[in-house]
Amino acid sequence: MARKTVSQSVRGSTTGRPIMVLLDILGQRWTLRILWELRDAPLSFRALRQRCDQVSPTVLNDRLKTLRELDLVQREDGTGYRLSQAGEELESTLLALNHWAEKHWAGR
Amino acid sequence: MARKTVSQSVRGSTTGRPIMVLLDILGQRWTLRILWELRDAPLSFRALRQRCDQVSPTVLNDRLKTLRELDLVQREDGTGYRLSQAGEELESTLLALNHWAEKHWAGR
DNA sequence: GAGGTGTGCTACACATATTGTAGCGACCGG
DNA sequence: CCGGTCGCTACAATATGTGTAGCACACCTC
Repeated sequence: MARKTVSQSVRGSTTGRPIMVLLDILGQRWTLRILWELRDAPLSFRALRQRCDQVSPTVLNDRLKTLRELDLVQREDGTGYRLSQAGEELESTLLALNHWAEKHWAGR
Repeated sequence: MARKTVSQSVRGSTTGRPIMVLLDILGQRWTLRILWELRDAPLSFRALRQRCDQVSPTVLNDRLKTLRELDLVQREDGTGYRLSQAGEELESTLLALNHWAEKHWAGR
């Protein structure tokens, strides 16, 4: 398996530039969506799955594994998965994305 | 083909919420990267391809088609592909993403 | 007007990633 | 011990992406 720490290769992009790694990870299906769904409350594996159009558990687990390795998401016994501190910072840019989408695609 | 206007289905997510469509589009491989590479200058098809680790022209063309349909990217004869006004607004959130990545993953 | 260069883009066989369903083992309450 | 939940794995089917070759067009220069 690839995709562990930032300095390692992720799907082939080995430039070492953090942004490249990030773009590569976020460019995997469901990754952005997962972060989005965790935006305001921790969710259990199954709840998270439900919110993400019943994404297959295979992929969900894979993504969560990656996100945990990158320290964006944590698992707490009892509550389930939640954003880490770093994850919450990233989240704010997703909120900006949402803002943009709502504004720009209001009519369509 | 799916993936045309915001109100239409994109890879199955038919909630109609703009953010969902956006997350789904950006969650396709290379889409984010393409936007990123266009950040400060227009690029020709081939130049863009070169910057994106020689992504296959099939995919590049597909992404550009989508991005043009969504009015994020435009093609100008002579200069090549460039961000639209809307694209540039979106870009600013990518810059924030970059900032976050540099800050958070400085050491790794 | 033949050859060279550049462009955007398509075709297609091959590889990888994702999906959908089934189900396991661990836990908990009754 | 039974019926519910939980996180998660296995695996075959399908969708998506890759890599190479090459086409049609335009603009040069000779």
